[in-house]
Amino acid sequence: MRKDSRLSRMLHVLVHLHQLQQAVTSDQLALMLHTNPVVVRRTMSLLREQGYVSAVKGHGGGWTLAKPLHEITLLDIHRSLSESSLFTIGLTDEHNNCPIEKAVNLAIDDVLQEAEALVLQRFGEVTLDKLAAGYIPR
Amino acid sequence: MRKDSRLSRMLHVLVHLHQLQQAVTSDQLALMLHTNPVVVRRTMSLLREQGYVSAVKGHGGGWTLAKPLHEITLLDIHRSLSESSLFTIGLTDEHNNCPIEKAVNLAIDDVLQEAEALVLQRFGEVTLDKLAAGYIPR
DNA sequence: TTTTATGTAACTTATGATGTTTCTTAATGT
DNA sequence: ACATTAAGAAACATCATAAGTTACATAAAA
Repeated sequence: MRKDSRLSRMLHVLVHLHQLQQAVTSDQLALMLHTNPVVVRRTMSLLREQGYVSAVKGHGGGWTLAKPLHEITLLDIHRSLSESSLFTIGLTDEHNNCPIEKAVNLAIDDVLQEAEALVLQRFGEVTLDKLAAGYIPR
Repeated sequence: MRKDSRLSRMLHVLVHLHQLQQAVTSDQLALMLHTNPVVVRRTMSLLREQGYVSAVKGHGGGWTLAKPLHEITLLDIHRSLSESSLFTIGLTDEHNNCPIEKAVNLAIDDVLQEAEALVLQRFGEVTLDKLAAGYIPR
């Protein structure tokens, strides 16, 4: 399955925006991400809607941070991007009455929910200024 | 992204094979899973290669368990099915020298690896006989 | 008014599980 | 022997979604 690399890309962009301290165009960001400016706008607009970045049109325009990095967590950006599940694993027909199928799905879902809670908690613990300073793994 | 429901489907099948105590054809399993027999063979063959089920051709043939349920864990089946990642989240160009990108990917990967380890550990703790008996969530 | 840059719609591509058709191979029953 | 049953396997279509692309509208500054 194709991976969703938007979180990685957006974090990368946000830290650069902080360091450059000036408006950066979608074309410039696209070069940085090895993609094209429409993909940049499409993804960045989700962060704009949540108030993490601002966009200005016309000469000298582009994207700037709307909040300092220490006020943004990985969880904030993750939530801005995805409504879809974190896992590639899915369950089967939940409208089925087979008790075995229900037990199977319950067991899998139980584990995935615990893992998702862990991911969200860890993402919430990391502010973006920690990435700018050079992230140190646990 | 389309979800991978093979784990859910295969666990369901294995518990039924245990309860039926006789060879079950791919056609019968396909009815049970609301799919078709080719999909069943394709997925079950991965479990056969790992020694969890046996297949017999011809009259009276079909699929049977090759190991008792208490000797099979969710992890065993998960490993038999997937070489691909558990997560829909992916990282960007790892051949890039940008230190910010590296820090971002390290931070995300750190969290995902911890979560994946948790999933694998939990899957390894659950044997399939627990599903047959009616799984009780934590 | 020209240039620059975002905003947006519409369409194509890539990926991998799933679905489907068709044929081959092997084992059993008559 | 021959028909039937069932797995094995190849080839191709479908689906969903991020990503990529093209084209044009809108707004702001030179």
